[in-house]
Amino acid sequence: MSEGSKSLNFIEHIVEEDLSNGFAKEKLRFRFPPEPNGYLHIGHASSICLNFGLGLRYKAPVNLRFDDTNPAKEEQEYVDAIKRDVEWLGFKWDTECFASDYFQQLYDWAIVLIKQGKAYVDSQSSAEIAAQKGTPTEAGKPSPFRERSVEENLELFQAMKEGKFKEGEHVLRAKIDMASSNMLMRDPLMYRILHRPHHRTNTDWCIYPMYDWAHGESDYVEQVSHSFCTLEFAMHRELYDWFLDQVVDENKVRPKQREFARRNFSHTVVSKRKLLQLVEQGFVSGWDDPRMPTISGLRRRGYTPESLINFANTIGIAKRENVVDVSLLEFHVREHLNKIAPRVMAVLDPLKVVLTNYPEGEEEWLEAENNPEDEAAGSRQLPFSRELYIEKDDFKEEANRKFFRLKLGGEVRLKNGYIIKAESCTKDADGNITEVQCTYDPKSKSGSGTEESLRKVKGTLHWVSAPHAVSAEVRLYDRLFMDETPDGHKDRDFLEFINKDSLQVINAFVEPSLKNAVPEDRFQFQRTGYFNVDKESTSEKLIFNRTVGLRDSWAKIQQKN
RNA sequence: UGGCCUAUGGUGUAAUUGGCAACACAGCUGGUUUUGGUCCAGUCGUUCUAGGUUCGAGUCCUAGUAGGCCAACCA
Repeated sequence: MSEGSKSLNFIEHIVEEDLSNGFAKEKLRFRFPPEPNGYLHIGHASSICLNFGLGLRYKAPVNLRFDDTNPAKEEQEYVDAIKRDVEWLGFKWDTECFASDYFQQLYDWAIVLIKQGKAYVDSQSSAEIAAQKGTPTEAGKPSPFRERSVEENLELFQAMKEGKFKEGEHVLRAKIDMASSNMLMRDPLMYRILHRPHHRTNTDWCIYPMYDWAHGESDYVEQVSHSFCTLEFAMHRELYDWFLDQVVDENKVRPKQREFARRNFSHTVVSKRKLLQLVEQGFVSGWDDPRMPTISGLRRRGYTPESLINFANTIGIAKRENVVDVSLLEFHVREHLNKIAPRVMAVLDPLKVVLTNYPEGEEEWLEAENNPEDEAAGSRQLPFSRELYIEKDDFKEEANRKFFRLKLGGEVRLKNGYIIKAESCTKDADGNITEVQCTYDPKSKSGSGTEESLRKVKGTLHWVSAPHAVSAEVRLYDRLFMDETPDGHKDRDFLEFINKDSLQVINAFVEPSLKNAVPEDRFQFQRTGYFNVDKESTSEKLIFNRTVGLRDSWAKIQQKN
């Protein structure tokens, strides 16, 4: 999170303006207000970085507030997952809050509104209320219960709270303006009856406040100075302010709501409803499936908190429609992983190589640098022997000059090892190459300093010594959706665009140093990509997830032909 | 057909608030390299349109156009 000379986004401009208009810096307070009805996704990461970033920038507290006013959808599991994700990103909240902490305060204020004639109990069905709401171009009609006496309202509301009615029998409504051009101001609901246990208040309440009534007042109770939410709440601002007007004390901070555009990402969906659908219908293994755009999915995939934060800061925040290209996210993981991931060798699609002039039964240990980008990472020993594995793609019987890899009669360098020359190959009955016979140049050992070792050979291949190789499961992921905007088609369901081949499980050979890798360890498999150890991995059965491939200019060259 | 919001390269954001349109990604071209990775250099724009104000407009004004949002006892 850099401060200072960096240009400001429009949200920061708003805060700066308030400050220069005399708002006390010490009174700045922000909040991140998730509803615990699902897991946090990459879009939330943006909002988290915005709010907590503001906290860091101005050294102001940031609350983590759970907007838990709907017991029908919310669960403790989600509260725990959200906390874990925010912590993993590295942010520290000032206070853990729950809208449900304010149920009593909200109830007391509702009584005040009733007494002032600004709220009333409506005893119609939701369908009747909806019918009276009017349309954007015509005014609504007042409810027949709109003019109930204060006494009757008080009595009914009390009875609602005491559980004397069934769900849907009555609601509490604010009395505002049935003719407002803003539909939300046409006597919005403040409370509904819900006979459901709440994850925190259990059965203490059977009436629950609606979002609009709870949110602004919660901000006010917590003395949040700036309440940032997404654009679809822009119309709610008038109501947010109206509710605040009813309770605000001039000596206290009056929260200010402002809206920004939510981030959309190419080739995925970020709607909790749709993500839940992917989980429930089994398109993925769970909320933390590495293909999910959830924070927990990205974590399991091998993304780092730093890369997510850098990504969020790079895409910034604004008010216009947007679709952020996933390649930008991939750039940021690569950028970070390039610095921190130890390089190792793993062969994903093995082809056997026999060094015919290397003594049978002999082995030697070669020194290998752990990370050319980080000297402090040190080096390790790698076993070398007569039989090796290389990638199938790295050998061709014949190829043109652009192919820098191994071909019959051609030479390549084995990374950290020797220069070898392909002499012949054997094939099975179907013509598939099953083995390549090579000779090696014993004087060409990497790092030996000999004239032969200094020879320039165009290609360098990664490899694994066959007798020392450790087998491992490798999970290769591709985008979950084939379409750039799967939920951007009015007449087609986003599930139609699911990529059936988004997960490919293969068996690979990895170098023996990987035997001790534990879940969440990250590596660069040289020349192939970044991988991390899956949570299901054990010492008996290693499992790696591909976080992201390396940039592959060879693939581009091939595509052109 | 009412109200609110938005419009800057292929993508996402900037522009000292009226003063040479910038940064990153992606793409393309080269160079370096014991990872076809990294790194380095170069390249890619009529600021939605039309008028207006001004010495000067991405920024201000007017009119249009396009897109998004708003009528859940969801948040």
